[in-house]
Amino acid sequence: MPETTRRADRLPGTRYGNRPTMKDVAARAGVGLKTVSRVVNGEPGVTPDTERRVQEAIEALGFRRNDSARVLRKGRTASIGLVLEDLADPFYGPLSRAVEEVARAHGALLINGSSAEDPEREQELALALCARRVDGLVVIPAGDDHRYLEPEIRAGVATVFVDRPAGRIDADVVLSDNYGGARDGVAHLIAHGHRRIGFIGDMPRIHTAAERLRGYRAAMEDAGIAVEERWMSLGATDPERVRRAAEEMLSGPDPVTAIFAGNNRVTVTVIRVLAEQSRQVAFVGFDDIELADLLQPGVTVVAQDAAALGRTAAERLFRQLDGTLVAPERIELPTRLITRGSGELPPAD
Amino acid sequence: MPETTRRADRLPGTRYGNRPTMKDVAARAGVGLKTVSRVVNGEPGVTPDTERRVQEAIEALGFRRNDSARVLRKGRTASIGLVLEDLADPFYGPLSRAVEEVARAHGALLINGSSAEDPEREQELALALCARRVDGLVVIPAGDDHRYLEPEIRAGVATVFVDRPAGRIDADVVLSDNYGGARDGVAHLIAHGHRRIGFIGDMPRIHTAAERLRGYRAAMEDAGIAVEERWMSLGATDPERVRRAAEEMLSGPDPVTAIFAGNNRVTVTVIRVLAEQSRQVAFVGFDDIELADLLQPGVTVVAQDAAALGRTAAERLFRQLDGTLVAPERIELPTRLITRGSGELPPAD
DNA sequence: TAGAGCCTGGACAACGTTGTCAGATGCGAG
DNA sequence: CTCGCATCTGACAACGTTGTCCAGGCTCTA
Repeated sequence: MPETTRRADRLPGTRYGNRPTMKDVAARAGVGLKTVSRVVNGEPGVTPDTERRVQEAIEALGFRRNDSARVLRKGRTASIGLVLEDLADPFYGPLSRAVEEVARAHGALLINGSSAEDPEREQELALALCARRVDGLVVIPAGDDHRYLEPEIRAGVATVFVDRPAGRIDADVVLSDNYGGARDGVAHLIAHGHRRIGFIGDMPRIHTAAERLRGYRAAMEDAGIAVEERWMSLGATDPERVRRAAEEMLSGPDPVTAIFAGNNRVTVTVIRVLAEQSRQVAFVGFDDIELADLLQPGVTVVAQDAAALGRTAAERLFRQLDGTLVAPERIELPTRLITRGSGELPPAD
Repeated sequence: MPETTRRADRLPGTRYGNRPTMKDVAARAGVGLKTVSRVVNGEPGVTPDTERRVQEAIEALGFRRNDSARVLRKGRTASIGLVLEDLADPFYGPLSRAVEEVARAHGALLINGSSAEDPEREQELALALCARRVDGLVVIPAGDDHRYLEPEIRAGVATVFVDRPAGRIDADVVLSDNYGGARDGVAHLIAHGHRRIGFIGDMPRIHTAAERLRGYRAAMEDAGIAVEERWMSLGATDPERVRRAAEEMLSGPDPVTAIFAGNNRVTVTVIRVLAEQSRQVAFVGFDDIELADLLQPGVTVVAQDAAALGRTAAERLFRQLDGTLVAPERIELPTRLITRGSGELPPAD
């Protein structure tokens, strides 16, 4: 029986069961501790015969190296943390996956958690990851003050913010061109003759939402259109409120003839509302959505490349770790207007 | 300057930068090491004055506890691993999120990775997670032999398989009723008058795919319909092959009048193909997809509850850890047929 | 055949934390 | 004034691994 068996008696809370350690393997193989370490890590300087004996002992005992101890000794964990808003959001799936692939290419594991758009939870998560001594952190900010990460960054935790900028801290940031994308999308509607255009977006305290709103305003201003309050709805992404907002701007005298949606969640609800309308209303949404091409009419969108965001951020993170990188930078990825029909409808008034 | 500063010189590979340790905090606060530990962990028996001094030192140095060391000492990592097939697949997003929420409720972090449907990669990932000493493992199997996990399970790693059963090993499994769901879906088409019904699914070595195929065959047999080879396509989920398969069964003499799709990815491609057809073809798909209700016609699906799968699995995992659970069990969650139009079209021949 | 040098193996300390235990301090009671 | 007790504090070992360093045995050459 492995020597560590006794531990279970002393620490009932332990959960390793009775894991054999290198010491146990060494004892069984009749070699020294360090020799086992060498075999496990494929280090040179072990005769084939010794190696075989060690391997047999490993098999027999079902030994697996304890990486916690290894990490403690080596200082690197070969893992990176990802704090995002909601794993279940289809926008973040490809982003996570891209981060994961880059991590994998660098031999690192990915630990991730959702902030649920709660700044406190974001902080809690990020710091928990730091306590685990992740080598780096990719953060999709929920809050707008990230000074709490300063000691961590100083201590060597590579950090990259994605999708939204860091607050009150100088750090690498990878963003989509939210302002430009929204402006282009709205300008597209204007180019098709619309003047009363509604905007439904998220809370302006969210950077992406604010930027897209700014793009909307800019496009309107460029066209010399004075925006009316009732054309804008900010802060609602839950279906009920979006629905109410859309229905309001579509009713009354001088209803909007087109709507611009600030993100994918707003888009799906607005499309539902529009499908119920008797007259046709033009539509452009920020973020692409699946099957957008199959709807009648096809949904015109301003698409951002979520995977590219994740990939770029993760690559930058590993370059920070390599020491290749010096000063923090702000990288902006372009968006792409995909016309499919809904954005090309003429005003129906 | 913290005493550990020297480390950087000795181990250039280290990545902690120069993290202060409890020892450094203790030195600065003029107290003992253990007292710092007590303060950090909120243990009783520290005078307010001492606590304040320690807190100040912690602030000043930017100290954060090293959980790697803590884990080594305590035996529990308060983290669980999730091995899934593809984080970017919209089906797995809600599942991951549900697992994460349960983990969070138990104070655990989630480490996850994608197997990309590669059994070797699944094993590599699962074992890497075990080496990190995760307390438990939720696995969506890619392979069909999980004996490699036996030593881990014996060593106390709580393990639950989701979406697909474990292979050659006795373990907890949480599944959807793939057989029943597919049978119901196909029976629904038969009830609407169809007899020549196509089936497009994934490789039968994937359990869910095999079960759904079995459900298809059962429904056909129940109706006394002899299935023809050319009505079935197995092993293709990439758009090109699905497209070819669908077009083939829709051409020639006696084409199918309805198609049953084995999963969400097949569904989106088949819907595209059907949209191009001149005549109407009935359709039912396994897995719900976003906006399915807005297409013309609405897409009838057999929906499974991905979040419930994840939640159930994770809860079971933590009950294993509590010791509440004894024998492995196989839990099957029901599916739900959602009629939206496409599955109720009559045969067009 | 002796000496130099190489190859293999092992003893030991250290990584940063927590559990154990014993020492120090202060207070009240006899 | 002293003893006992409770409260607070700190020294020390241990968790399982890896880096350092040295010992012993071997081979090869002079």
